[in-house]
Amino acid sequence: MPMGLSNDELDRIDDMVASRRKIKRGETLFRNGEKFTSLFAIRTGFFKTCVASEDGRYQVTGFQMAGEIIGLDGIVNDNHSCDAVALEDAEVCVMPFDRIEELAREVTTLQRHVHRIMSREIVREHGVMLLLGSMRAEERLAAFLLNLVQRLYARGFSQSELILRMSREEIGSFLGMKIETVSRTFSKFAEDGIVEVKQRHVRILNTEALKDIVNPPACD
Amino acid sequence: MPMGLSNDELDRIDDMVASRRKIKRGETLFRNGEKFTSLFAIRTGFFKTCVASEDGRYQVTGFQMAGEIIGLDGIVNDNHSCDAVALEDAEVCVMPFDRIEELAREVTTLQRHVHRIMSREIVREHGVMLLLGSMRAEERLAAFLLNLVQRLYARGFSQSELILRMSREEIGSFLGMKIETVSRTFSKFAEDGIVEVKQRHVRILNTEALKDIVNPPACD
DNA sequence: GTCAAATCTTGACGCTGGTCAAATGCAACG
DNA sequence: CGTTGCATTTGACCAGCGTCAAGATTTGAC
Repeated sequence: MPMGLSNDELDRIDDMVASRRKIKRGETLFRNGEKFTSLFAIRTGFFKTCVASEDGRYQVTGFQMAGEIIGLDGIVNDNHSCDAVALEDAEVCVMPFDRIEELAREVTTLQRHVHRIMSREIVREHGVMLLLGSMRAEERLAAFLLNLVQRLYARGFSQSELILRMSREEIGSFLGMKIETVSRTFSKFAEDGIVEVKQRHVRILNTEALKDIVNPPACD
Repeated sequence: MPMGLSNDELDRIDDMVASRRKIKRGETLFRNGEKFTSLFAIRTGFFKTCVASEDGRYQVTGFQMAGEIIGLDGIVNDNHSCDAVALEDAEVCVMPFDRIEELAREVTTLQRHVHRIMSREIVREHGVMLLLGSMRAEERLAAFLLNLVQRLYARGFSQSELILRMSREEIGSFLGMKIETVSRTFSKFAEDGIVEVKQRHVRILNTEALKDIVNPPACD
């Protein structure tokens, strides 16, 4: 949460959080087409968001963890345009968007905060586009692992060990590759001694090697 | 621009547009790393935005035309994280962001408008992720052409004819394919009688066929 | 515990699209 | 009008990854 707020302002932001909501693993927080009313701040748990097209195409657009905000897609048309599914039991703060807007008109730092959050999401998606548009399978998976572990580290978890909350299928969808390729690439990393993989448990043995896969060291 | 404003409000929004700026073809409006101060509303002309990674990877993240807003990427860190390059001589309105925020605190419809614009960009990028993550070359190019022509149509241009303002290289970067594949795919569409292509001049002969390529008709 | 259903891994094979190379077309300029 | 340089097209070849199929492993129900 943003800093530099008076107590009064903090109280009002507390009020904004109308309620909390628990979501069980596998359940959806919101769905494509549903009326948009609120943003959600993840308190605990892990989500995926995904879009689908009429003809059954399907794309995971992101994985979100504690402290991140979901629901921004709904603002433009007052309807959600993607699904948010809990990948483990989760709890979110429900923040009615009209209350946010109301408060943001009075509390400058909140206004600024909302703009930053939306901009951050735009920039994050630029990064995903770079990944999907220009990387090969190994590079994508390496970038994915580094990104996940870095975000977990920022939350106090290990820098080298993580439990994947998503299936190979979901990783594949996010990274634009088939499940078999995901699995093979994990196996290759394991063979090369870069990671240890036991199902959804991953231990990174050589972070530098992963970085070198994403950003091949200059060879000049 | 948003409707439902009083004259007074309209005047103040006019004031917000501090200035105009002309950009010649090939010049950049802003660059990765530059200080962020303003959003830009395109009055005339055509832009691309692109991100790059340290190791020289490069990805066009979008093409923008009259009426669209660019610069949203800069809000989160007060620095732009992508380049915006004019693909033809262009003119933009420079809208200092602190003025926008100031006004948005007083004019609810403007606040709403800003949120919508950012959300729309997020949703657009979801669509690009779907394209990059789940479509094959023909499908990508078909989707790209349909998207372009639809946006041009909304601006009063032809539904079936367009001039590409970007090179094959730039199309390829945006769609995550190599220039040769872009060229070959255009040639294939032409062979199949779906489009006529003469350099950057494209005439769409069979819109339905393009749509069927993107969304294969159900076969049950 | 056993069994069934998912999920994941691994192998064999083929297609899509990338790579390399050459040819063609187009524009700017002397 | 020819030359130079760049963008685009086309062809030949091949690699990366998708597809299909079989097995292995894990999960959940009973």
